[in-house]
Amino acid sequence: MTSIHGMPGHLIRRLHQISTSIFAERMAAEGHDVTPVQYAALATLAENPGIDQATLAGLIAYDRVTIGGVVDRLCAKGLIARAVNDRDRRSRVLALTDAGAALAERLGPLVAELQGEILLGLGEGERAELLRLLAKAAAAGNEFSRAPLVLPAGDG
Amino acid sequence: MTSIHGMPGHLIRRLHQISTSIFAERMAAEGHDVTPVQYAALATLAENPGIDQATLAGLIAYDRVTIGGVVDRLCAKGLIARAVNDRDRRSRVLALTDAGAALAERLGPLVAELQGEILLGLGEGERAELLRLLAKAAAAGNEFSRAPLVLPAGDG
DNA sequence: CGACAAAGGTAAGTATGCTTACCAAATCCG
DNA sequence: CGGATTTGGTAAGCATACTTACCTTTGTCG
Repeated sequence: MTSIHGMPGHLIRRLHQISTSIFAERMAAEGHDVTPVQYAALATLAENPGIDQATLAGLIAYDRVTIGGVVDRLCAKGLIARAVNDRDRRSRVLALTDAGAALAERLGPLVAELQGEILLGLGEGERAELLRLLAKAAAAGNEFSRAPLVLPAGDG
Repeated sequence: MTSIHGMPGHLIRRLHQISTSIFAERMAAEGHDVTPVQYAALATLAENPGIDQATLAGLIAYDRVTIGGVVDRLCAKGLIARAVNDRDRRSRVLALTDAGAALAERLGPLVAELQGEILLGLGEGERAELLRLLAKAAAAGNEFSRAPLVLPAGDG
């Protein structure tokens, strides 16, 4: 295991690279200009309208700063609206615009379908087992991440 | 599977995030300022001195442009040397400096050890199975990546 | 009430990781 | 030999994905 190519970190990075490549290619093929994190934000806002940026960051496991930039770009595209929270003037309440909601709905099936292409090399059972192990490892390592997944109280 | 949290792409990204966080933290704890791709480049050059940037990119599965920036920074740190290839004046021959070789040797055991922390949540058998599945999926998806792994002729 | 700590957001900076576009050099092939 | 193509590298630009630092607002507690 001296070589890089057998190390978990390297293999995970490569699969991540393949995953994002497939995502980008399929999106472009369908004429959409949406990145993985942008879709994650749209889908999360569709299910949780009215949350603020910090909550969104926790729900999709990104840090606050990164999500700020993502939200900037989604606002610029007219897909989400950002407004100061009246009850806590520090925070910004987010919600999908009509265009954002329509796009999220159209992208849903496409994203779900494209997920299958990421693991094309595996058999049905292998795919399920990999998903189980990924979920277990990600859950166990969550606290080691600089941007851990944070579910709202009473949601876990 | 409507939710993002069960999708392969999302789980892979999260594990990648955990992996890089652990790498950065351990490196910082030991007083080193080296990123994962920088270590990959150092280790690859230790085993393949004299290759050019495109070959290095292929060996660690990055695109040419990204590796150009990584090489820039490693040169600036005095860890690798870059020289025009006399037999092909387009290419730049890379090699570790003494400092680079010493650092690569010191980092080797540290990186190997830190890999184990990425999958702490899994049992011994699960870890091996995950590695097998990751390698299989990465190999199968290699051609879908924008920066596929490319081994030198006669090396594969 | 008032100092203090905690939390939401942004600013500036760095490193990946890609895109397209371009230049220079090597190779291919008629 | 000579034009066309390919290849190695860089330039400019964009989007993550983080760091530290800072400002504002909120909550806490004496």
